Amino acid sequence: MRKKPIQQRARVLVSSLVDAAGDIVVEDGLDALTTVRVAERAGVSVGSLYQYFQNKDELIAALIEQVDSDLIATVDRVAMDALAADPQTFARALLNAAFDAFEARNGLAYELLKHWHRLDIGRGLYRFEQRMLEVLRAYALAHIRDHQVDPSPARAFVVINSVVFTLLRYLSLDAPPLFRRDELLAEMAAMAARLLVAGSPAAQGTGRRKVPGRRSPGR
Amino acid sequence: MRKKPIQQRARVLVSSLVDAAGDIVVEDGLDALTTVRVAERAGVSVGSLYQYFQNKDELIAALIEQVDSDLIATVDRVAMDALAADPQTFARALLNAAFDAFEARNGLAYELLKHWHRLDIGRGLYRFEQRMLEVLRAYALAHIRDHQVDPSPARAFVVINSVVFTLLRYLSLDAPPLFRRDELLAEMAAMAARLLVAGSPAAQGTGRRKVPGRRSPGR
Amino acid sequence: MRKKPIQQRARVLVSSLVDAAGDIVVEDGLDALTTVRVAERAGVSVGSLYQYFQNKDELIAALIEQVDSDLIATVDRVAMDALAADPQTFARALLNAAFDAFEARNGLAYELLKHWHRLDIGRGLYRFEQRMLEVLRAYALAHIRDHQVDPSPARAFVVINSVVFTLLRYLSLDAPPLFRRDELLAEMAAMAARLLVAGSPAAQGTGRRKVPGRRSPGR
Amino acid sequence: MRKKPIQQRARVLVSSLVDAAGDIVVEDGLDALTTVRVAERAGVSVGSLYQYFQNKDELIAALIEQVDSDLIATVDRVAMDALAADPQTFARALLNAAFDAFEARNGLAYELLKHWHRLDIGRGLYRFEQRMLEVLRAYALAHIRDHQVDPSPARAFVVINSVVFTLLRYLSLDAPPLFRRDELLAEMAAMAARLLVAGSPAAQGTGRRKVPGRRSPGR
DNA sequence: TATGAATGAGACTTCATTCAT
DNA sequence: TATGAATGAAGTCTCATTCAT
Repeated sequence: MRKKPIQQRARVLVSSLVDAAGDIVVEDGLDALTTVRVAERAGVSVGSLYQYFQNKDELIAALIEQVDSDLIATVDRVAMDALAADPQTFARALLNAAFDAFEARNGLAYELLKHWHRLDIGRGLYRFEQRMLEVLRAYALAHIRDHQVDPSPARAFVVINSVVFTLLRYLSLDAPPLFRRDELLAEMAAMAARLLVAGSPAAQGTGRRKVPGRRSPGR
Repeated sequence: MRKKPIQQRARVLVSSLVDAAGDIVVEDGLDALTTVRVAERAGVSVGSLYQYFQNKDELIAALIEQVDSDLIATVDRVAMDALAADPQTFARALLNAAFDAFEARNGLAYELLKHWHRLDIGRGLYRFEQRMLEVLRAYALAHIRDHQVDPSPARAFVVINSVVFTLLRYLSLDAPPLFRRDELLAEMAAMAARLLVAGSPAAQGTGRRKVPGRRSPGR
Repeated sequence: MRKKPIQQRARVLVSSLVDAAGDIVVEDGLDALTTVRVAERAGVSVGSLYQYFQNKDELIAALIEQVDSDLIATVDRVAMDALAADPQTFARALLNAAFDAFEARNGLAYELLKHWHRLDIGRGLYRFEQRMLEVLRAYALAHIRDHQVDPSPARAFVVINSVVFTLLRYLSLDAPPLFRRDELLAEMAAMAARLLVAGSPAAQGTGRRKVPGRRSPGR
Repeated sequence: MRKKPIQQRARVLVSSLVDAAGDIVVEDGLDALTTVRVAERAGVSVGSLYQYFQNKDELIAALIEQVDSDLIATVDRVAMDALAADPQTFARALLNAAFDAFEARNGLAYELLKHWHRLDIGRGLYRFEQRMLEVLRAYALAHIRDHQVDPSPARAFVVINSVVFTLLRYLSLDAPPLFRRDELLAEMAAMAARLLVAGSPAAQGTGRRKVPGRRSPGR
């Protein structure tokens, strides 16, 4: 950032620019986000935009940051409340919250997350992932006696990304799918809960390997 | 007598255009794909490109189609081989194949799949998903006695998207993560296998495990 | 023309190319006339088109020539029949014929005439005008005793262009005008007849110049 | 205090763009009008052109509008002055003015009017025609006692289009015709005056003149 | 002769960014 | 500091014409 917006007015300005950007993204998608349009909507000139953001990417980064913080805050709040619950309930609560958060502000988070592969957005997603990881760790810590909860990095990665992207993909569906949102959430909660509870992949599985399949060389 | 070689030539040209497009996508990403550049790389003029593709989107569609077919073919082949294996093994085989397929041709499929939300690419992804669904169904059918394998639409959706996008996300990581590819695959295979085997989320979940969890009435 | 189409086949080819061009003009307008499309429609290759026409303009010229000939033939025929009639009737007959001719072949002549300002089309129009002039002369000659018919070049120019373009403009109207085709023709016939019959502009006029207007310095 | 000069500047720029467009049209015709060329000639970049005009058509529309207004203003002024004159004089004055207006600015109006069939230009022509109609009506109203002046829609249509297009056609002539501009104007004025004065075509025509014409029952 | 794939200049339009005021 | 007009590179697509086969 070119300069820290110390002054009140500057902060207000930055905020309204980011808000304007969010509105535009929600209305017409990220591709419709032009600097001039953002400035216009925020009621300032493009020049002013560049006073506070080095370039367009930085503006987007700020928007991501905002959305990300909302997401994280939501997750934090819900996780805190559900920390004592059993894994299934916990997962369910988190999922519900995530779903709602993605749809909040007319789907702003959703619209942005679709573009996670753009570098600056990716970083935002990364922060969210990290937070989720911490939350899972916290849950594990709280339940260390009840279950052998121990989300390995790999497992956490799987759970988090599976959930996030499946949600994303669900929201992107044009035609309504053959199942309700409830069902989807239930499935995902079950999946998440199982992963949280189960031991390492080697030790578990389905237990029944009657079918003599080619062993994949994996660990 | 004359048509043959002409069609032959056309096919070669179309092919080299699509290949050129693929190369560019791999090298500099989908955004760097310009019609002129594709033509140049294919060693022809833009005009020729438009002789075979109505517009840029159609070219991309052709590329998607190609990649998609490869993906599907790979999955088909592997699934056929592993159909008799137990769920865990089956999942593992499929995942390995998918992973490899995503990384094939320098990550072309990966680079394209990142843009799944663009309409034309989305359709490609959709075809792949449908195929995966069929494969899962086929597996279920083959194992109907061994397990209560019955992937509901919701569950299939979850499994497939979880796997695909988690893989995608993994491939997008800048810094190497704290786990190895093997671990990731193992986790995902475990997840997939469990989902294939388990009953409906309501009937199963944490309940089957005799771990005395504190039942909180949920949030 | 590159070479005189002496051979039968060549003549047929040229003809079908010109016909194809006409069809396209009628269907989608002169702007949609591309050489490739003409060749395709005529069932030959572009190369062949260029065997018989040096360039696109020459093809258009040939089309104009064809249409022009039709126009002239029609006018000739009708004029011959009406040569003995009184001016009003004569004019009426000619006008009706012209109107029909413009609309013939789905308005091909109309569509082309709209573009009279393009050099090669202009020339076509010129030929038609010349012919009309001859027809008027012939009429004058046949009626030299009855009326002081003497279409001066200027007058002929006025009559012919007035009629042609007014017809053209009428055909181009989107919304139906406030009058019927009949009325229009009647007005035009009256106008034409009067011009044919009247003396020189100086000698006639309305005869009543009670209003002391500023005299324009004209003539 | 700041808006004024800015708007001023904008107006100047818009004006120079339109002027540049006019110059180009006059020099090389409407087909040579490219956005880049207009911008260059106006001494700005293409981007600036698009700051003031949504697209090329809008620029052309502005040009038409300008030319059209000039045309209308000229006609208005002249008509006002000649309103009291007899029809012949009135027509003559109007025609002279129209002729001059078409030739003004190196024939800009002429060059544009040639393309009347293009939608956006057609609208311009329509406005001019409407104005001419109003002028004729006004003349009729002022002379209602002297003559049975009453231009029916059909007749007005004929007069106006005859005059406009004949003028246009005259201006398009490559080779000098066999008559002088004066003669042409005289003929047209006579024609126009007669149409304004005469009764309905049925009631008049050749019948009023005592020339013993052979009455043929028409074709 | 006939074919038709290939050419490539050139048209329109967009938008992140700058800089004189 | 704020303004917003100006920039201009770059992207997509068209089509008359050529020329190797």
